[in-house]
Amino acid sequence: MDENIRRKPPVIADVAKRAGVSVPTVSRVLSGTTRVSPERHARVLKAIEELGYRPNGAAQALARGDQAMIAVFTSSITWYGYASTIHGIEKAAREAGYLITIAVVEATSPAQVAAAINQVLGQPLAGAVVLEYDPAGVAVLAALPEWLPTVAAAAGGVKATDRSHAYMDDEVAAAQATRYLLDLGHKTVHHIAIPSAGSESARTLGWRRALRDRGISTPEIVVSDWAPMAGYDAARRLLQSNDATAILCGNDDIAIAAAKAARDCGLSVPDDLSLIGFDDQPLSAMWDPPLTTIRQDFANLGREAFKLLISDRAGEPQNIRIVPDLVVRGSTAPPPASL
Amino acid sequence: MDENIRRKPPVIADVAKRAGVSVPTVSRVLSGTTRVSPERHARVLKAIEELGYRPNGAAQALARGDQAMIAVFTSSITWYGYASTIHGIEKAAREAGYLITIAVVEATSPAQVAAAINQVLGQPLAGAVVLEYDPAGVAVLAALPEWLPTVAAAAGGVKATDRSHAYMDDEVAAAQATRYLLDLGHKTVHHIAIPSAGSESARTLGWRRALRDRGISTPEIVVSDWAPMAGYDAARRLLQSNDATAILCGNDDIAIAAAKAARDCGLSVPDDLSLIGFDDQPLSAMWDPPLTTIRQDFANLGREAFKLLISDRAGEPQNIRIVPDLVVRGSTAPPPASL
DNA sequence: CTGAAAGCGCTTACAG
DNA sequence: CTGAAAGCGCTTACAG
Repeated sequence: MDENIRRKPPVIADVAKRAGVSVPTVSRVLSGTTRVSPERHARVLKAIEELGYRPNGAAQALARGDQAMIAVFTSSITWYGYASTIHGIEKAAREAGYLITIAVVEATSPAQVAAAINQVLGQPLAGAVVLEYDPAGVAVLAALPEWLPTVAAAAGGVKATDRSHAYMDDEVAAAQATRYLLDLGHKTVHHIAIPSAGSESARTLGWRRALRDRGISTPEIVVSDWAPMAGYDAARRLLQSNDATAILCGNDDIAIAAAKAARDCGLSVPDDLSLIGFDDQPLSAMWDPPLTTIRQDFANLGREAFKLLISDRAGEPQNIRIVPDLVVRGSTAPPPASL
Repeated sequence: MDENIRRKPPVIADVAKRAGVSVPTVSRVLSGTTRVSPERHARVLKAIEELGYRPNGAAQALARGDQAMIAVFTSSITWYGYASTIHGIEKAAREAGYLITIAVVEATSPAQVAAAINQVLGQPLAGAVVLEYDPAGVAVLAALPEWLPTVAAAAGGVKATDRSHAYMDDEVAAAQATRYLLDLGHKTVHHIAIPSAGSESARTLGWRRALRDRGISTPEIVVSDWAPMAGYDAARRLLQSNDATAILCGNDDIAIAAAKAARDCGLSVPDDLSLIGFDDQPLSAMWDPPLTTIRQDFANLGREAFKLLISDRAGEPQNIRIVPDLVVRGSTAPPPASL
C-alpha cells in the first residue's frame, strides 16, 4: 500500500509535501480557523488520510502555548468515592476537550509529594484538581505552585484558603443523620471515623455538633481507614467496649463491615443495632438489610470541580457546595429498649 | 520577595540570565548528563529555586523526541476490576517515570472511538494499554494505529492478534469453579454472564466447557451488566424460571445481588442456593454468608501489562497469563436434596 | 486564500 | 567544562 515505509510517524511537512501545499496550509485545514480553497482542502485531507498523519501534541502545545491537559491528584483510584469523583472530572473534562492525567500521591512527606508534583508539572498543564479527602490531598494542595490554576474537591466545610473548592457538605449531612437516629429514640450515637483531611472529618464534626446541640456528650470515636477489614476491626472494638445501639459509620464499606461485626457478636441489625453509612455505593442497597446511608453524588462533585477550574481562571477563589441526602432504608430502627 | 512579578511561568532563558550562564548550561544541570563546574552549577540551582522554574514538558518532549506518557483506554473507572487494573498500571508506570492519561471510551461506534483516540493521540505518547474487558475495549484496540506500541489487558484466553496481551485465565478458573460446584453434588450449574469482549466471555466459556466435559447440557444463560441492579434483575429472572441450586455469577457484584434476589424469593444461601462470584472485591468477604469467589489480582494484571508495554518495544507480540484462584468461603454448599 | 518567516522552550551535536 | 547554532513539529502574525 504505502510506498514509503517510515520508522517515524509522519509530520506536518510530509503532509504538505504530499498534498503539494505549504505547511501553514495544512495547519489551517487542521484547525479550521481559516478558509482554504476546496481543492487544496481536499488534497490535504487526502494526504492526511493516506499518511495516517496525527498532529504532534507536544509541538502543538509548545506553539500554541495552550494546554489541554489537566492533572488529577488523588491518593487512590479504587475506593468508591475517589473513583466516582475522578469519573465525574474525567467526563466533564473530556466533553470540554481536555485530557486527564492521574497522579496518585499516597504519601504526605514533603519529599515524596514534591517528587510526584514535579513529575506531573513536567507536562504542559492547564490546571489541576486535587481530591482533598485525606492528608495526602491536603499536602498536595499546599505544595502545588501558585501559578497553576487549581481547585480542590473536598468533603466537608471549606477552610479559608486561596484556592477554589467544590465540596460536599458532609457536616450538615452527618448532623442530620445523627439527629435522625436520636429522633428514633437512641440515647446516643456512636461513630466510626474515616481518615480525615484535617484533624477531624466533616462527618465527624457534624455528628459531634448534633450531639452537642442535644446536650449529649460524645462517645469516644473509633477510627478506621477505608478498607472494609479495618472497618470490621473498628466495629468489633466498639461493640466489645460499649452497649451501642446506633453507629454513624464513616462510609458504607465500614457500615457493611460493622454489620458483619455485629453479626459475629450475636447482634442483629437493625433490631439490636442501627447503622448508617455514607456514600450510597452501588452495593449498599443490596445489603441485608439494605443500608440507610447518606448518598453522595461524587460524579457531580467532580464535574463541579472541573467547571470551577475552567471558569475561575484569574478570579477570586470560589466555592461550590453540594448537599448530600439521607436515604433511609432498612438498617435503622428504634433501639431495642423502646420496642 | 520576588522582585519581578511575572504573568508567565519562567523559562529556561530566564534562569540562564539570572545565573549568568548560557541556556545549554542550565539544560545540562537539569539533565545531569554533563559535568558543569561547581560554582556555575550552584548558581543555576539557586536561580531555579528563586524563580520557581519548572521545565516545560511540551518543549522537552518536542526537543528530545521522547515521550513519558502512556495512555490507558478503558470504558469505566469505577467498576472494581477496571479501577484495580488501572491502579496497577498507574503504579508501575509512576515507578518507571511515566505518567498516565486515562481515556474513557464507552461507545463502540467507529466515529466515537475514533474521536476519543484522536484526542489522546494529540499527546506525545510512549504507548497505550487498553482494558479489553468489553466491546468498547475491543473496538479501541482495533482502531489504535499500528505504530503506537500497545498492549491489552484482558480477561480470558487470547485470540490470534498482533498485539501483546496480559490476561487473566478466566476460562480455566470458571471451569474449576463449575467443577467445584458439581463435585459438591449439584446436578448442574447455572450462569449469569457479564458483558463480554467477544461473543462470550472466558468466564462463560469455562463454565460451558466444564459442563460439557461432564456430559451436562448447559442451562440457558442469563445476561447482566456490571451494575448490581442488573445483576439483581437477572437473578430474579433466573430463579423464577428455574429450580437452580447453584449459580456461577459473572462477578461479585452480581453474586451479591443474586443473594438478595434469592432472599427475596424466600431462598437461603447456601442451603437452598450456592453462589460463586468472580473478583474477590473487598466487600465480598464481609457478606453474609461470606462469598465463595475467584480472586483476581487485577493490580498485578495491570502491572504485567505495563511491563509488556515497556519491554516489548519492537518485538513479536508476547502474552503473559495469570491464573486466578478459587477462594472457598460460605456461599457454597451441597444442594438441598443431598442434605 | 496562501506562503515565507519567526517563534514556542527545550536539547543536542559541534566547536572550542 | 561551555557557548553558538540548529532543530524538534507546530502555529501565528505578516505580507501578499
